Amino acid sequence: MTKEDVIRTLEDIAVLLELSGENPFKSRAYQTAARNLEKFDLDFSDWMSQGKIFEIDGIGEAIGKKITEFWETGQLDYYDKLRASIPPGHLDMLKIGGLGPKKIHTLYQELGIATVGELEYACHENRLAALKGFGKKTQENILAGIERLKHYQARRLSDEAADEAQILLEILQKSQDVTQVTIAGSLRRGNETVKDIDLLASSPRPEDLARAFAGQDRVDAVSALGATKVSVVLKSGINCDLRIVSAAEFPYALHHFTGSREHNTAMRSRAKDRGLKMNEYGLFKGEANVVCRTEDQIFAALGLSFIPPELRENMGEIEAAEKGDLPRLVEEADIRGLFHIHTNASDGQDPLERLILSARALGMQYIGISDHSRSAYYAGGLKIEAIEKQHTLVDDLNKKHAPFHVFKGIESDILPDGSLDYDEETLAKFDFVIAAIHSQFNMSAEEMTARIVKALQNPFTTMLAHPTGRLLLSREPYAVHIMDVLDAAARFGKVLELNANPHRLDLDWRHCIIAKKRNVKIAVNPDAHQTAGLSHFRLGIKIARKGWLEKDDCLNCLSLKDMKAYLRREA
DNA sequence: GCCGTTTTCGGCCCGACTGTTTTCAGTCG
Repeated sequence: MTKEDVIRTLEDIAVLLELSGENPFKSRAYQTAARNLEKFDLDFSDWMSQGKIFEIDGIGEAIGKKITEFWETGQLDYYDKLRASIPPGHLDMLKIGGLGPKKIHTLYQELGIATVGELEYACHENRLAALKGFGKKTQENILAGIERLKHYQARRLSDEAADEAQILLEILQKSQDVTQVTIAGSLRRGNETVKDIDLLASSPRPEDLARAFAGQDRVDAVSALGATKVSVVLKSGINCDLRIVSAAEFPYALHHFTGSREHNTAMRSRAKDRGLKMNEYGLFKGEANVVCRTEDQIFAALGLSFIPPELRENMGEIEAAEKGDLPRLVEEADIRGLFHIHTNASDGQDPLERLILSARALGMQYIGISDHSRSAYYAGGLKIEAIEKQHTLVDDLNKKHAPFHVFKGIESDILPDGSLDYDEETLAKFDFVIAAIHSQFNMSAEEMTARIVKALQNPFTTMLAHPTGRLLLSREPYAVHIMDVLDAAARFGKVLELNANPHRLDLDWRHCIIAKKRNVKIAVNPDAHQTAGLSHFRLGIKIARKGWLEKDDCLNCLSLKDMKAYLRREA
């Protein structure tokens, strides 16, 4: 039982409550409790054993008791009964656009519909059109929604959506009807995956712009078309919203449509506390608008310093902005070198020298190469002779390309027993060692945690690769007590990787926040397998910023001179 | 279901769009 198990259960309950037709604020209370637990970074089991669960914000008597029962017995009667009372298919039905808890409830009451399949059948039988509050159009939309669900169920990786968003942005920038346009929403906040693309434009002719946007080539279907909002499905399958406001409204709308919803809710509460009302069109004192020309001025009007978009998740950024305690977030330009790079000696595509030239072109002072270790047969892991050969090559190229420097490293498998993949004599030849889990994912959380902690304790380990092993949208993280891993990294002075591959983005930014509080250094690593992969570090920087990291928190912001000293200290 | 020096009850963020309605409920972000 971990804190994450509790959070998941609370979130489940919140969704089930929505479906059950309960008071919506009850559902929100569970969501709030889950969110506050997410933010909670002290030893959770400690607090549970001391009965201090009720001291956490948003957790009152009812939820506190439920958490205690769940924690102590691994079961929660209320949850089980609630789950049993809701057809499991209703959870899937919630994913159909235009269908929410109320309509699902009605469909169940009136037609006994419990699954998406039954719903689809009922639509074809024309049975929805006759229901009160429904109609022919609703039925058609639900059918279309089911089709979309089948085709485009998955969220998108942010880099994929970002490419598409950039194209749309450039198209809009050329339009005569556009004065200002920008990317908003979760893309602007730098989230790891996104549900849709949010664009915001100001225009003197909103109707013309809306129609033109809905009619362009890249659009597959239009799901809403008004004077301030156009929703479309792009041919790439990504949903996209364009919001259109006046030039004066633009800063307020930019803040509003950047979100997150949780951040906005907290901001509006704050405005309300100060006798103001906040929406996408302005900040109002009574009828009068408090004029703001930039987002900066909106924050200032609420007594806050500017909050970078990446931090807007209601994870403490508003409190920090009030006290002037916001971090100075790391920037791309702060990065001096890149670790975790594969060459063609194992499963990379490019020879070392080409990687050196590319890294130099990116403005780097050094790279750290790390091919796979010998146990990774599938990836051409290096035998001991291959390591010697590679080190000779590195020495030669370091002379040729000085002062640019290549550090000799290895991505060593962490074997099931927690040991590294070579003997000490071999490990001692590297400047750094990245320890990584690549096998035996199915251990219990306790075993996996012990395995990783042992690897971190190893004096030859410099950093831990992709700490949870997740693949976004396709593979769940392996079971591991991440807090214990963070504690071990802190205790042994080891670095955690923020793997910047768009499919990984692991360490998760939520855990970066906690790592920072533990003084654990993070390496933003591209995990590049070809020269093009080097630039993935930029995506990693967005996630690092989302995780509140500053220049000093990121290992690879060290200059070459400092990095040499750091790695000598390690050895 | 949570919360509180305005409150222990009555709030809980706010507005656009759609489709169903003759003034509004549901959904979404």
